[in-house]
Amino acid sequence: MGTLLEPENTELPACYERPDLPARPDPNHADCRGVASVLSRVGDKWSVFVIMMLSDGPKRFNELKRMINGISQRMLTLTLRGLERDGLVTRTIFPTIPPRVDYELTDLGRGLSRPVEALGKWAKEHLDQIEAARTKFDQRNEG
Amino acid sequence: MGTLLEPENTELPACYERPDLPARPDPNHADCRGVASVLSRVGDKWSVFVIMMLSDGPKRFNELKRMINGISQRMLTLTLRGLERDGLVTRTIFPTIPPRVDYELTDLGRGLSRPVEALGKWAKEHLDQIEAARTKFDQRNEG
DNA sequence: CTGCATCCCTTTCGATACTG
DNA sequence: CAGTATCGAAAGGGATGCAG
Repeated sequence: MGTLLEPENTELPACYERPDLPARPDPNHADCRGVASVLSRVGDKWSVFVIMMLSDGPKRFNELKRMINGISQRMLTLTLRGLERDGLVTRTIFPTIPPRVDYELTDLGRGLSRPVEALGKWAKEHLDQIEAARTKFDQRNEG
Repeated sequence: MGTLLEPENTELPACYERPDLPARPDPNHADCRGVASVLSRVGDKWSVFVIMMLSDGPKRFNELKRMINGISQRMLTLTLRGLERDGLVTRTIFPTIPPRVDYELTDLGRGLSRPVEALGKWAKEHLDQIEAARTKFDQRNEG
């Protein structure tokens, strides 16, 4: 049906899901299978922002669009569908005119928002160091 | 020079970095500038895996490659360069024959690894729920 | 207002072959 | 072993127009 909502490969690179592979005996090898599945969603920038935006309560479609400066309608739709599919967000339609649709984190989504916010916090606190490192690196490798 | 190591746009979508925009007065609006910059790195699956792999000590190039099943040589190189650029990883060359290169987390990188591991932990613990939600969603929307 | 479909350009990434 | 260079396929993502 909708090509928009079914990009054939919402999934991971083939290598990620390999139930045929045994969990690596190497203790240094973090078990990618599974972790990867969730990280691929968190790995999506827009998803992370939406989760952060929703962490303090339900929001409407255009409300989210305005809050996440720069996201296109298309990407917001795709992102929300992905989150809904993963059970992280609920979609509630109010059959009013004009229509109104609220998005809200599920319990699962709220749980995820905690480590995500921790990440965001770390990001804010260390942004300066990272930007300094980038500048330095770029200078040395090109001057 | 190297097209491999300098993909013109390692950066964020234009919308992300807008120092010209004031921090949104809307209290619901998380400050994207800055957070985005780090999340775009964490948002990269491979980066996350490399960080996790390195969290228990230095590793060699091919060692990492084997541990992260499925990553191509090219992507591992790009990922490591990106992490090095951000000051999260150090690269140490041993001028032996054959050559040996060790990658190790910096203090900054080790700091980041904590929230990243928290995310990984959450992922493992809730993978079942997410997969269940996906199955359910797919059934309802196509059955 | 919310959202789907299409066009189309850009970026990403894997495969492959080659070097110090 | 640890890269680098190049190429082609695929995915990402914006703009626009239409619909309930």
